[in-house]
Amino acid sequence: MPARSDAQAQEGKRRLLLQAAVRVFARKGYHASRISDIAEEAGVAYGLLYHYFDSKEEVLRNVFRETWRALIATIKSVEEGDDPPREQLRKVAEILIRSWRREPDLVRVLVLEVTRSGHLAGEMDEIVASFAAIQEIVERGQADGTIRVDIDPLLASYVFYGAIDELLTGWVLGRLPDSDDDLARAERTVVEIVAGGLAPEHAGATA
Amino acid sequence: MPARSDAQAQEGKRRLLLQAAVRVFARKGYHASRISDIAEEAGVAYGLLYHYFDSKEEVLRNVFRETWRALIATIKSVEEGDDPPREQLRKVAEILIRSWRREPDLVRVLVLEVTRSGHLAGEMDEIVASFAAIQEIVERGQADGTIRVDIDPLLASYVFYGAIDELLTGWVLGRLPDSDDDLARAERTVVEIVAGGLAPEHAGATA
Amino acid sequence: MPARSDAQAQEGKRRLLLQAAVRVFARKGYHASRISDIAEEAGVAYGLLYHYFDSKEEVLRNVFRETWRALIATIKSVEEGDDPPREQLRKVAEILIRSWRREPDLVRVLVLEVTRSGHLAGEMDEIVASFAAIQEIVERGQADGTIRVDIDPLLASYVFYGAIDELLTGWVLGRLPDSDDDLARAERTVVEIVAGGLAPEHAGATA
Amino acid sequence: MPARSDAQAQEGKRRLLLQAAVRVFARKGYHASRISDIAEEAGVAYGLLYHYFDSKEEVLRNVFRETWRALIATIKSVEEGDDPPREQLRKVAEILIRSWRREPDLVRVLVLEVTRSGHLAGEMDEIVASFAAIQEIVERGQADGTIRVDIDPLLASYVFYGAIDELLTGWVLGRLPDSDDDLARAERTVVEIVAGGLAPEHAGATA
DNA sequence: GATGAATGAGATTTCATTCAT
DNA sequence: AATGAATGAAATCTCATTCAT
Repeated sequence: MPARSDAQAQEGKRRLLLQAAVRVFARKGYHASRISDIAEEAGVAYGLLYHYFDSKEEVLRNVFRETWRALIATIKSVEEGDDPPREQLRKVAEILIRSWRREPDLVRVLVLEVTRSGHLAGEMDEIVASFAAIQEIVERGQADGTIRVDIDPLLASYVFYGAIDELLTGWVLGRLPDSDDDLARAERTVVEIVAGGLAPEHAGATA
Repeated sequence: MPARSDAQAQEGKRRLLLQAAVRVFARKGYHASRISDIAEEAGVAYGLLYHYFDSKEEVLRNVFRETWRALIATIKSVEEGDDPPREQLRKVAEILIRSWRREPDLVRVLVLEVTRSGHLAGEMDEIVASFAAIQEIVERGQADGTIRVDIDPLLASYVFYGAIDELLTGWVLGRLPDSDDDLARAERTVVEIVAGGLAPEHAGATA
Repeated sequence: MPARSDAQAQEGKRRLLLQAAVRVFARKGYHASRISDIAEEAGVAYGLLYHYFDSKEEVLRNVFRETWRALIATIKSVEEGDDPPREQLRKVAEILIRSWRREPDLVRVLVLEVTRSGHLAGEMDEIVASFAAIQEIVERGQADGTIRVDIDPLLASYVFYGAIDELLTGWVLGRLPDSDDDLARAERTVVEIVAGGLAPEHAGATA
Repeated sequence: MPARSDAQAQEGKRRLLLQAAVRVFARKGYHASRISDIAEEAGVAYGLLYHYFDSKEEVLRNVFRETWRALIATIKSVEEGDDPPREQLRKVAEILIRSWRREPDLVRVLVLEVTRSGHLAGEMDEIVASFAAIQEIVERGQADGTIRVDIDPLLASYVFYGAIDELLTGWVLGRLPDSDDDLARAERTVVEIVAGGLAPEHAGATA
């Protein structure tokens, strides 16, 4: 009876439940998901869920916290790297889009239930932070002359993030094809369009 | 007592309920809204709702049908007009953004409950149609040389619509300032970026 | 379809539920009683209970309010009458003891669930009021010389009420015989003892 | 590690749990108290409780048995002593009222959860026995002429015990002041009234 | 002895929907 | 058309109890 396995098994159950919750939320949506669905998916009695989480909402909150934060951290590290802004934007797009490939259920939940819905009102800060990173990339680009200065960086971050979010939603809802090629092309496209539109040579209209 | 007024009164109650539903859905979300909330908001007994609609979902469906379609029609008419593609995109952005100004509750419901959630799965066609209009604008631009041809028009429509959708969500959730100026600037920004990025002169890096 | 019967039928259902609740609480105790037991006893669906009461506790609260208050009012009217104190005490004992004969279930609930338990913490005032009436009878007796003045009227009211309450409990729990004769004898006994002990002629030992 | 200390430690845990249970039951009432509350109060894991007791009810039963019996024994010894009846009643009142001073939590549980509620239906005999002792004091008084013979001794015991019980309840529920003086006065009062009312000189009314 | 993860019966409560009036 | 009493499926959550370690 190795001590390590005990702690691990315990933590394992928590993880197990969280992962089961992601799958169930992805499949049926948060509201339509019952606690018993999650427990059944995890193969445990539903009472156990209440050992680890206080409520259904707490489950969603934990899914969000323990995954979104990792995502934000990754994006943040890109923003703090030395790449030129356009390459940074590309990497951010890559991270978000690849996360769909790796963990489609998770992305589905994050996109449909957390980011957009009001279910996790208190968690807004975290979400805002992800825009902030993009915003800073834009600001840096404006500082070094690679991004036109007549664009509000905050709005630019919304445009960029919204474009990717819509693509994710398209895949999530099965409206867009999602082969590896499709993902790669989408990544290129969104960067081409947004980074292109942000490029300075090209101060089309007003401000 | 003219017969017309009867029919009108009848239709009036229906409208009344639909408008009340929009306000309630906007305030609490579709799932958290109770039939009785809607009836109370409309000032009628809740049983009456079942004279006009078969179910709660049917209420949402009707909200969607009777508003979204009008929006799609407007967008469609832009697409069928003679403006150059960039101007068409601007008009589409203007329509969507101004709709938020005019009927924020309605937009909130459409954005948060209909477009993103699976509540109205059957209505997908309508939603897809709104992308189709943008897609066709892009295709026409590619045909007449004002839009670069190395971009998939479908993906482009997602990028454009997603950008606007994200802005709408920002306003809906109170994350973005929404004065008239803010809206105007946002409209310009999204068009600048997306239309700019779609312009052919700067076929950036990849392909 | 007489309008009166409508309102009556409605109010009737409320009463029906309240009476059913009294029977069920009396039979199984408040905690062990399920909402469905009450509904079943009343012959209605349990959901209906929630049309009339917000919660199980609210049912108990209403049972209490609508019956205890009547009791207090009766006691109060005795206290405000012209009888000499001893006769007033006898009448109070009579009222409380006869209520057991008339509505044993109700008394059981009031004695076991409301008066002693903390279930209806907020309703304490009402209970205190019933002591106040007895206390005032004692004070009046002290003023007119029929009750010894070296007794704290508040404590006296506890002794008197406690004696009766214990008898009620004895009947409620089936520990005491409760024929008409038993009740009459108990009434005489409690008045003899307490009123006797309160009489001035025999200022026993202490002070 | 002496064997004795082991057994003692074991017994100590049992006591610890019982005492914790008394505090918790007193604070929240039997029904609202959770096994985990008791364990937490005792500072042990809740599973341990099941080493010592078969169930939650068994805990209450043991609290009752191991304390109430001591109380009864004390009362019984008073009854078997040589004091005159009135002094015996005084001593009984003293024992019961002082127990409140010494162990208010315990008295609260005994008064509210055991004596009145049906939780420990099987333990009724014990409770009845406590009345029996008082009853016998009264009967002895009737035999030696110090207590009037037209009073049913059983009913008299209810009156006496009920008076004290009500006072205890008053203190338990915080409705009565409970300084040392208050307790002493209450003790005198209940004895004055009941013993006074039981005294023979004074064959007030009927029979 | 001690722990606390795991179980699941069971209770309350909500609310969409039906339907008699 | 209009009302709201009545229904009951369904969902969340609690917590006593078991049991492997």
